[in-house]
Amino acid sequence: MIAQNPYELFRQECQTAIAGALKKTLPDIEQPTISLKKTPNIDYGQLASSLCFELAKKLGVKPLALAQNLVASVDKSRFDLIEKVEPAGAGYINFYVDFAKFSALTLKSIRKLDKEYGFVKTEVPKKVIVEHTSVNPLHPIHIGQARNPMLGDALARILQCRGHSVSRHYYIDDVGRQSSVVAYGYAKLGKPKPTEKSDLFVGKIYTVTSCIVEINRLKRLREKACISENADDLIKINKELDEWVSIAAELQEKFPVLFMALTAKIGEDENPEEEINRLNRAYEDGQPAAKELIREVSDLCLDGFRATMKRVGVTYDSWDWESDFVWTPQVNEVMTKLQATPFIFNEKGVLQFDADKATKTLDLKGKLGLSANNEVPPLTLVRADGTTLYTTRDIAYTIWKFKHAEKVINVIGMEQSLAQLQLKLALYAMGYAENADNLVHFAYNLVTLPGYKMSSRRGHYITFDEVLDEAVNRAYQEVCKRSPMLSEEEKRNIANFVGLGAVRYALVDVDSGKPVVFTWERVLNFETNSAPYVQYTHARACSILRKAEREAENPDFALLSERLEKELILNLAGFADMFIEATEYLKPNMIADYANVLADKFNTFYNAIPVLKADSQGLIDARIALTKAIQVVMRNTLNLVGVTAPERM
RNA sequence: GGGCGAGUAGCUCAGUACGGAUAGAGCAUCAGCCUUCUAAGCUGAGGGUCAAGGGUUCAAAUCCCUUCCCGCCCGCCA
Repeated sequence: MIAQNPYELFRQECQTAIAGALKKTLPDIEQPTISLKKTPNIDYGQLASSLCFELAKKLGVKPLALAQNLVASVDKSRFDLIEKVEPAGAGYINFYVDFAKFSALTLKSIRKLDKEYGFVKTEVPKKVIVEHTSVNPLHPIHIGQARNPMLGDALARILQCRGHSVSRHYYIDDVGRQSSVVAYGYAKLGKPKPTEKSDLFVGKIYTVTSCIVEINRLKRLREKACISENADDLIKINKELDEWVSIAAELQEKFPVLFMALTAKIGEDENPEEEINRLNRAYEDGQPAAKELIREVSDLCLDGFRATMKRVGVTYDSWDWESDFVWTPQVNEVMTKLQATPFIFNEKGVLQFDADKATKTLDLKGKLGLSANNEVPPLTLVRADGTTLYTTRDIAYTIWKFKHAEKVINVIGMEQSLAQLQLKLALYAMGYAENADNLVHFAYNLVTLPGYKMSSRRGHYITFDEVLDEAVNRAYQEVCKRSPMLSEEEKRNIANFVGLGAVRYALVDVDSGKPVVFTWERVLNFETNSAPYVQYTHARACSILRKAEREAENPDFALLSERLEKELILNLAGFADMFIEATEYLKPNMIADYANVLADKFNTFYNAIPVLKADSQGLIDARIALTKAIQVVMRNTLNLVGVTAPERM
């Protein structure tokens, strides 16, 4: 017999056993739902029910007495995996698994299913779009943004293993002033060829251009304020100007040549800000010259992103340009449809979506879990000049996504929770209730640096590439220290997957709702509870299997009687439970936790119990089979979060 | 002011959706283990009023209410 989820088989037997016992001893009562939980401790058996506590109260008897009665009427012989059933504590019913059979079932299943073990397929496979990363193509991806692709990619991987058809989408936000700013600077420089990694190159142009233009704008404002003798405005403007001037000084020192060149070129324009606005409008209008220019800069930046993401094993199936939704009638269609609803109002000539009215009219508060006094603020849809806003365009994009998928998961920071809620409400308002139901905002908390405020505008950021480089460097130091005998090539190779793995793991390891404070010590941790720790453990298991020089030919699984061995079997058998839960509740951090626990248990086992020098051939083979199973499951787990499982390190 | 998210050991975090048996790890500190399958490892010690208070329950870190504290959002930005 082979099972994707051995624990589930045992659970079903226990459930049937209790149901039967209830029917026999208490034929008159309605069958309660029987929940079985994993026990806190192997001594309490492997599954336990606390149903006697609830039932005893209704029946007016003692829980323990009830448990004893139920246990007495279980006919064990009808079940395969149940070794014994016992009443325990104040009224628990504890089920003990027959380890000889359960170990055989679990280890044979893992051996047989190998790369597929534990990936229980969903009964309702769907087409799913996971939109993630979607960093604006203005500057390199920085560490504050890098948690997004790590989470998004892990989600895509687990959903795919669950049997969904997953498509990874990158939404390119190329509509908006910022893109015009960088394109303006790029054009002023005469569209130079990048002399370094292209996103880094674009990022410098963006920061410097934006700074020069901003100073120019503020100076004009100041003139106006002087003329109108508005003292309050003047103070404010001067303060802002001071700040930008200090940024300019920094940038001038960091990139003197670029700064000089851009200052000179931009100086030729009477009003750079107006030039940028003109470019922006031209782009939204789809004028060929503007299209060519902005797409060119954006593509340069995206090339850099692709290279960065490839390093960590993240790829995308679709690159969706926001501008495409503006150039085609899609955004206009959204506006037409929304205007036909009773939720649009006009304030000072600007169209707004009354999100709160929509929730009330369509009775959505309960459904969406909004508290009664949660008044959802209105959403402005278009500017006075008729151009659209980000969320309006996002509505069109979302509708498009649902033409290609039944479920859409947006991996977007929690600071955009309100906008994502308004977007969802707009879908309901437009009659796309089913789509709205299947739209998920996967919100995650920010990555921050202690004592360092990252700012794209100031050019203050640590790029993801820098973090990866540093991770690989530190890993290399570590490899040299620990394994000086290896060849240079091997050292480099190991350093690479260790460093990259450490970063990926560190960014998915923490619950997505909690903030991650970025420190090198945290991200480049090579000890317990890190990718390197799990990788090392995997390599250790591989090493045993190599030295064994044989398959587990005649294993006697009944001999796996050590407590640690049983715990390991239980962990392996419960892999599918964990996987299903992580996927259904979108909790990729559970995967990392599981890997760490399994590695922990194996290392304890490794130190305490010999595999190849065990007492009998039957036991040796059983332990080889156990080691093999651990290696397979650990590898499957690491792959779920995109971390390499090495055979040596 | 309103909304959302968080508060668990000195530090970083599991556990909370679905209430169950003595609240778990790692880091740091201290004491040990490499002629034995990879020491990126293992063993042991100390460290907790689960933010505070109240409530529901046979049972609360977990559910409900109140308060405190921190972060984010409430733009004709994205």
